Amino acid sequence: MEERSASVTDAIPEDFESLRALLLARRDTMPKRLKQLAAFALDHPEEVAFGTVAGIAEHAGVQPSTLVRFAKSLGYDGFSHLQQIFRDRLRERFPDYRERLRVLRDSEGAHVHSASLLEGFTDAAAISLDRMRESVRPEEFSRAIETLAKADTIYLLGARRVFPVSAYFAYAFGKLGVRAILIDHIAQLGPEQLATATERDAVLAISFTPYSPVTADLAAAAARKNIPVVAITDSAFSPLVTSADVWLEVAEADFGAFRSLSASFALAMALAVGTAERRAEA
Amino acid sequence: MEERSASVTDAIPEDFESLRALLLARRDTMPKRLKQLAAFALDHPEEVAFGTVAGIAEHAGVQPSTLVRFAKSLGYDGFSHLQQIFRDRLRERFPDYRERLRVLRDSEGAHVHSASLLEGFTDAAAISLDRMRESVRPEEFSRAIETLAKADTIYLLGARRVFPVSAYFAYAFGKLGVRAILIDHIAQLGPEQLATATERDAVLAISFTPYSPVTADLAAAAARKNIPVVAITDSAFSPLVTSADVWLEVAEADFGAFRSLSASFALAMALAVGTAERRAEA
DNA sequence: CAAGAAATGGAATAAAAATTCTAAAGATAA
DNA sequence: TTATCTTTAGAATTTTTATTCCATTTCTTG
Repeated sequence: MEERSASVTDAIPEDFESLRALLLARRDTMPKRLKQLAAFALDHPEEVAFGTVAGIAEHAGVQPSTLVRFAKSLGYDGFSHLQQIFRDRLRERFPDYRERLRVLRDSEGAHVHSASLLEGFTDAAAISLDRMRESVRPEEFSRAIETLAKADTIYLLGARRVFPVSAYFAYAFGKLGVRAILIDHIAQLGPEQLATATERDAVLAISFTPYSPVTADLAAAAARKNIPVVAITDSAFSPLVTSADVWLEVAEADFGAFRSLSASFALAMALAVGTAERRAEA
Repeated sequence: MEERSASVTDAIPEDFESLRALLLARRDTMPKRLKQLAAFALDHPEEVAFGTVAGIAEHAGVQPSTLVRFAKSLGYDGFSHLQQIFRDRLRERFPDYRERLRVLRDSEGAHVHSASLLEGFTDAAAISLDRMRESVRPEEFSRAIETLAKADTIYLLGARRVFPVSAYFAYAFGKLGVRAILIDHIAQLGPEQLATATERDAVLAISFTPYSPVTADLAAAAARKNIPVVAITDSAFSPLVTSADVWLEVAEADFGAFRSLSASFALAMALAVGTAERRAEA
């Protein structure tokens, strides 16, 4: 029942690179079938990530049980544990972030230390930024700027959780000399605040799950009046998408019950500056 | 036993992009739970690729059987078949990731500029986060939480550029059941909004260069009335520091004329959650 | 608003997969 | 060579996971 090859002091590799190093180091001391598996695993990491014990065993020319022995000889609980390393590698560009978040979350049962709270939210923000690098296409982004630059006045729509983003747009556009009106729903006057908008203006609507109905409703109303709508939202299934002429996808990462807003703000700044510059050109 | 939604002539999507297109096309005709799953799947493709039926179902907030129905409604044999599409995508995506970035950079004229704008602000945000990891000391952070947790009501002070941050605090504290009042200076009533604060409350003041005088003034007034002040600011020379019982340093990076707010938001979330948890303990 | 159809939740079941166990083969060293 | 220890193959078992089924709820539509 004891693990033979992994001494107690050796840490079990938790990422692909360490695992690779360990396998190479042990190359000469491994028994035949295990060496054969090590070679196969490094040669076909995807297969190990996705395959089943039986399938991999067949391809590698060994018995299924050999995979389990292999994993255990490296210190893992079983094959499934080892497979996790191979999956993490494929999973995301920054697998360690995910892992760190998971660890932080798991410790939640006990009292989360305040430092790890901060760390968690910081990590979530960093992840959001990385994701946005992929999810926002330059063409869409340019079209959004184009639309906003043509507008006479930009109406800013964003309630509840994303209200800070539209409030920031109001600040930034103001500083940049772009006429913008923040729909703040004061005294529930949202619809009236938007009533003066015409086809020559534009609406910049922001909403993430759970979508605040008022934002979706006002955006839809604007669209019916042929006012161009630019949307910032988190999924193609957002109710904003049907109303929008251009929409940008920002999927913020969360930590605990709260979602980051970092990517949204970075996007907001870029949009605001881009719009102002585009206007200056014309 | 017949497949309902997929007509015989429709080919079953065999790659991720076609699947995505199909889901988007069906968006409006899908029943609630299936739509929910479609959104989840496009949002968390890696999770679908690697997860188990039970695990994904839980994360997506549906029953396991719904995943199977979902897959069948698209024409697949079962969930496993659908999952294969998600797995294939990961296999392919991994190698050409660098390539995609390069293409993104080389894309034509106008887009290059706007893309680099976005990149610039994204980078600034990431830098801010990294800096904050070092600049905020866990002890100070804990003291800030301690101070806020003891308060009866938390008064939120932040004008102009950082108003979004205090607005977010108002949202977060509200959701967490912590009594907080947002000083929004409506009709210039800032001083009056703060007038009801007593020693048993606390002020959470936020200000970065160029320091908005009103924030510094109100914070100083609060300090004179012995109201505990927690400050978030960017330097030891900030006028807030003299009024503050605890202060946290956040130096945001800038790009062009605009400064990131990412670190401030991450800090805000951590502070809010930490405060709520600390209260729950007591 | 009532009848029928579609969609859903949840437990029951079937299928697939991982793991364990044991006998046998293969090494190693006296 | 033989005794002993390690490694292996393959079947048996356990565990995990996907799928099916049906009672209940929720939408449609006449």
